[in-house]
Amino acid sequence: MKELVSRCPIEEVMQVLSGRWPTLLVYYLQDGTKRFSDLRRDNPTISHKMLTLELRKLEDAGVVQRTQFPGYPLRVEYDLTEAGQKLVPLLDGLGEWWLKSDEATG
Amino acid sequence: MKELVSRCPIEEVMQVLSGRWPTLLVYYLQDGTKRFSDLRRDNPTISHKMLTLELRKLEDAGVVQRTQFPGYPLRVEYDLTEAGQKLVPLLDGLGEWWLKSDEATG
DNA sequence: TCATGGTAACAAAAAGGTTCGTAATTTTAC
DNA sequence: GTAAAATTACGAACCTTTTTGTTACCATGA
Repeated sequence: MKELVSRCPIEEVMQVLSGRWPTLLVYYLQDGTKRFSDLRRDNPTISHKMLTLELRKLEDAGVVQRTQFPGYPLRVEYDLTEAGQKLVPLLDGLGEWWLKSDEATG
Repeated sequence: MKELVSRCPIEEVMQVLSGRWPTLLVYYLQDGTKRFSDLRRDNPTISHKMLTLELRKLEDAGVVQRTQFPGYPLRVEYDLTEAGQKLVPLLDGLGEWWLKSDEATG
């Protein structure tokens, strides 16, 4: 992880949300509880390494909740935390902004 | 630039805003017109190559306006476009979300 | 000869992918 | 009835690709 160059909270958020996967994962987790294999099906091109890495990052950031159940085969469930759910409309806002600015500039 | 894996506008925005620099540049351009060297002073650790690359990306995305004046030494000015200015409160929203979720999780 | 804003070529660093291995229980095969 | 294989989520090692940094260079007018 790169070091921060400002004391700006926006830079900190972007450290978590930057990249192809974090917002997609949040997006798919909107639908409710998902297991690791569900998320891989949702994102067929993500490698399991990236998926674990990104899920850990989101967990550390308090966006995603990980619940592991005892027994085998392993069963692990992922959900958005409350904070994660509050993030969704903000991301939607960005999406709308993009669509509008796109139709404005062509 | 990586290919998109979904048809989601959020993924498209993130392709533009991902990384350390785009939001910082937008942030500094809030203050008004800046020249290339101003932005380097604002972000002392960015290399000039990255600065040109990121500015081009933001220009292509319709966030930043580049104005080149005739004569030497070259004089080039950068401003936020209208769309760029509308982006600012959205980024602020993310920053506030981060601060709140951070104090909630510790 | 310095200043400004930029490009091109190469080097270093970071991100990402692939493969293999692991756990404990259930399923299937012989 | 015993052995082999599948299951699920993940870590470690290794290798490739992408991103970023470094250096050198260009233009020209004061």
